[in-house]
Amino acid sequence: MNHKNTRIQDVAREAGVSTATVSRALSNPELLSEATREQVFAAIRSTGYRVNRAARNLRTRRAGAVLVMVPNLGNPFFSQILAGISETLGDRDTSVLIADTGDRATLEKPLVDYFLDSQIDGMICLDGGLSHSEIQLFRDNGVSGRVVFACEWVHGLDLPSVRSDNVRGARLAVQHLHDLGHRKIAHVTGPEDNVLTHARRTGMLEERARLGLPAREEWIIRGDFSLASGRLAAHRILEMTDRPTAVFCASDQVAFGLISTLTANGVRVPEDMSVIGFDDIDLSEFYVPALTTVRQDRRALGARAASLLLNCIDVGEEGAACRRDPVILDVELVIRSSATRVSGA
Amino acid sequence: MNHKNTRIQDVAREAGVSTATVSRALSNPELLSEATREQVFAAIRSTGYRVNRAARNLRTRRAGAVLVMVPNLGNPFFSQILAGISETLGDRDTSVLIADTGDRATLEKPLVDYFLDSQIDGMICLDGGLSHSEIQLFRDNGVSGRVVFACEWVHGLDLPSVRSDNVRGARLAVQHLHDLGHRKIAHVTGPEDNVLTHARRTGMLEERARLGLPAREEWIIRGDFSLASGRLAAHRILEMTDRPTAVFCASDQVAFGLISTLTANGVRVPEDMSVIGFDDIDLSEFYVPALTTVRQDRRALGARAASLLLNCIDVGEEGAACRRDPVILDVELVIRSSATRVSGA
DNA sequence: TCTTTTTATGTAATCGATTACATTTATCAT
DNA sequence: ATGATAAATGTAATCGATTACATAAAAAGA
Repeated sequence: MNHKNTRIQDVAREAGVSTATVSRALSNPELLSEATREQVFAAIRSTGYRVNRAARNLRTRRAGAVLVMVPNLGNPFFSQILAGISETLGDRDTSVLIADTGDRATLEKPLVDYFLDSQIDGMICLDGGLSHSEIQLFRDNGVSGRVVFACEWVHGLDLPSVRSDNVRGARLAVQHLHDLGHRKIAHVTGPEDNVLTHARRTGMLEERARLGLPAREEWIIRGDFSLASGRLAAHRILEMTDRPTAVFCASDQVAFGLISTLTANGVRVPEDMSVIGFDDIDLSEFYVPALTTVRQDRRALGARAASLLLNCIDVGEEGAACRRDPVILDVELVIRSSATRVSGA
Repeated sequence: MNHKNTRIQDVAREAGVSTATVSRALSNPELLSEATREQVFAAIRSTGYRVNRAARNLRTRRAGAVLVMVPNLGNPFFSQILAGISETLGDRDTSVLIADTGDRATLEKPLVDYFLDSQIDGMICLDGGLSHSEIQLFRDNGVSGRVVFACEWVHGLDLPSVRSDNVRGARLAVQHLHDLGHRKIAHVTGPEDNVLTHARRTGMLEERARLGLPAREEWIIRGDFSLASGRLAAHRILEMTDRPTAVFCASDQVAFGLISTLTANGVRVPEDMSVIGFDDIDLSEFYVPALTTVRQDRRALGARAASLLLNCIDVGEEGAACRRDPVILDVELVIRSSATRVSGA
């Protein structure tokens, strides 16, 4: 039995109704009488009919897919977010395309082309680093009403977004270090143009100020969320004459890079230096030492973003109805072993 | 300028040719005379025309997408493979759908439905754990000619695949440990029904035998590639009366779980116990200690799988032309710090 | 009983590109 | 010059589902 070529026509004939009726049975079953509805479903079953997506999409002017822009698929941070997204979108049988923005090879053509090529109905962007010209392109082509941001966002851009409470996360981290007796606290930031960098640094600086802790210019070390930047930060710290006793890192990956390099250079974590990360990726629990970090509810982040997007798509071009104020999810400090009571104090 | 509704008709009118000619300019430019071709392209540019994917797909009976089945997106091991895949498929403008097979929520409906719903042209499966009934479904529906496996494969299943030389990888690991003076070598396997588990264990056992090393039943510890199974393995080892001096793990994640737990229990790596992983994910270089491991060329793995699949799709249902013997890529031992010369020997 | 309204179903145009086949034009051998 | 062949382009059917509009049947109202 190969049902490859059953069309809606065949079902209609089998059920003794018109194609319109079959179509309605699928999309608006409540319009049909009990009897015909049953007949149609029986015919669908007996013929093994499946709707042809391309035909439906052509007629309805939908793509049945959304694109998710991920800054770096290799960062396990994103997987759970994607899971949340697929779960929500799967219910509405919309498929999920994934593009890695870090991987320039896959990103030759402007993003807006995906829309123009009617390949996608909308986009979830996990990358706040879109260029201004890119955003202007969205505007010009009237597709900005079908874009939502998750995790990251673009400063000053009035589009729907879902994010964690990054400022509070940073405050929790600093507070915790303070509670452990640390006074000289450093921070490894994300890349300078990133909104998360800004939020986390702000939270860190504010809390440090609030607690009346000392501030040194060199204790704020520029990074970029990567393992490698953690390593660089470690070298910077090793060279300092007035070393901090604790470091709050803008991501878990940075923390790993940092700890790994500190350890290799004889600075033990947490005995000689406490470290806190941000994200709580799966591995953090299994690092040596287990990483104290700020947890984001990644699955929820993805799910919310997806339903927000579906909303925007449904309300259509008008878009005004689409909520624009950011949804902010709470974070949680997960205490493990990489930060401990300050030694020799 | 909103080009939303330019159809091929509009271009044709603008260029003073028929729609057929425009279509040919896109798909078979060499059929047209230099002059008309230029005219058409000019018209395309001036109207901002973009082909409507749904219409093309409907007519050509293609989906323009392939599905990649990933056992666990959270495992950073897969990201580079995906990069390789997208790069290759992007050139043929085919989009990439990703399904996480570990995430049952997204996988309610049988895989074969993706084909039957004409949502995909083919599938790259990174998960060798497909059920027999699933595979039979592929057969029954004539879609098995458009499935290729990468990394993993299904034992006894005659479908194209790309994989690393797992047996050799395991041998290299054991050899290296032997070279470092280790004699009592343990192995943490993957899940029992997995083909990689089998290949790596086989390589390990064969090499251990070849080198005339002692074998104890309990030194082969069952795992499942996960961080958690590494932790379990560590507990098993800690309880042993006759402890191995080195452990070869079936994945880097297992190695991390193992090292983390050993360390937490006072067994230092590599001083008291050497550990080798498999995969060489990004993090391995930054673990503490930096992980000695077997590297797979993940990007190449993905790229080869993708081009193999395109091949299968192009030759069509006949499929016989499609190469069925596995492509096997070489692996490489990356020596870092987690395995060292045996102590007290 | 005869309108009027409601509910259920059918008819046929439509979405936009591709391509088999037909036709025209150019090239070439004789 | 002429018929044969090749190259370039056009005509129109087609892919398969959706839906505006039309119609028929049933229910409600007078």
